[in-house]
Amino acid sequence: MKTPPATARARNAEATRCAILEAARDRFAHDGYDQIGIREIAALAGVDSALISRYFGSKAELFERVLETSKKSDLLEGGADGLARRTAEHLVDEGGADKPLDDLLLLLNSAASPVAGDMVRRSINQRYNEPMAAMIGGRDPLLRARLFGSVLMGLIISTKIHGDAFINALPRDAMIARLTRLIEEAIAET
Amino acid sequence: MKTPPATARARNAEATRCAILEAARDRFAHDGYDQIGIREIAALAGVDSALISRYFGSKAELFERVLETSKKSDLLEGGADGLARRTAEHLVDEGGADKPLDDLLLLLNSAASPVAGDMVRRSINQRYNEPMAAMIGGRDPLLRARLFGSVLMGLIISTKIHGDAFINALPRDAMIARLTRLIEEAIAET
DNA sequence: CAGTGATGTCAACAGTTGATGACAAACAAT
DNA sequence: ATTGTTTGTCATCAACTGTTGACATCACTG
Repeated sequence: MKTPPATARARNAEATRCAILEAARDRFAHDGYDQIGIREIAALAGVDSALISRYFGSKAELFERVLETSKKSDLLEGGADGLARRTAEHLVDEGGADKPLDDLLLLLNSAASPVAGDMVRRSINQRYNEPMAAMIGGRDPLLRARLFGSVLMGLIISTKIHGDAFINALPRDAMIARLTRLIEEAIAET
Repeated sequence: MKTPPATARARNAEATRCAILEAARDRFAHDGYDQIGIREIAALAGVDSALISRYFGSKAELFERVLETSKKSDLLEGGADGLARRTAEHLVDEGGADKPLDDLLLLLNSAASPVAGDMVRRSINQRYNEPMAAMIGGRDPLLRARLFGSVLMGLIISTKIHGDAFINALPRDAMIARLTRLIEEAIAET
């Protein structure tokens, strides 16, 4: 047999591959595709930068792998019923800190890049809008899913711009109520 | 007298300064601060790239000048009454093309930049949110202005992502009506 | 016309980026 | 132990970035 039962590979290529992938996900999400270099990703992963090209081919392919292996968004779980309220709570609670919805920041921060932009747009459609449309159903589901995404992206950007001054402008409950109404209007069927 | 009445300067420094400024505004707005080089700006302006550093000091200072000299947004004119509808019409009509609200794209496309980001955030507050808050008045005007800005930014990003598939998903009037309601909810006082 | 300052041109700099190939070290198989 | 393959390290490349200084050229003053 080539690999008896479960012996780790030579010097564990799979582990370094994974370390690179995790480091890349973190840096890409926080700083954006163009703003981060493969040397910084390699440093965070504790490996040599040449291994990135070796294991993933190129920086762009690494980014594509990060997109492919990103976990499904929490917002897509739990059905369409409390969606607006759940989203508002998520924004107020996790948005106050500096990591509001990491999986969405990964897309937003790299959307302006000329090389990563197309991948980001495809991912937004395939991994967010289309599943969201299937979840909410009703009339014009794709448009309403995209309106939902629009409002969500706008709110995330605002929390990034204004920080606590935005999310704490009202008491928690009042803020959640307000955002809930806004998001409900985005996905309303009428 | 140094300059008698209206004789053009030697080889017209003011004209080239202006040409650089206009070319920079165009490129920065369409591609973002980090994605464009001073050589491309200079080429579009028809001047040598060294003149940019000479006349504006640095690329960052040039960007700051572009922000300072950008004209006031159309949305800030006309009072708070039809604001939501005017914004919706603007989005549907000018957003279908590939230049949706150039002055806002100038900010959005450079927001992720580590060097231009701070300038962008300051400009968004001083040139959009604060005047908008003064215009709409009522309770929590700054928060409502920021919510308005959030929705607007999100919608602009969506038009950039989905193009006509987004803005033409409904007939013009139905789309305008829908967006109007969404924007009204963002600036609603209740 | 000579001279002086403003204006434009060119080449080069130092730094960074993504990517590559040559080499070294560790493991597996015979 | 000797091969052969995998894994990691290092130096370096070519391209690009923003910036600078030396030089050329023009326009106007005296």
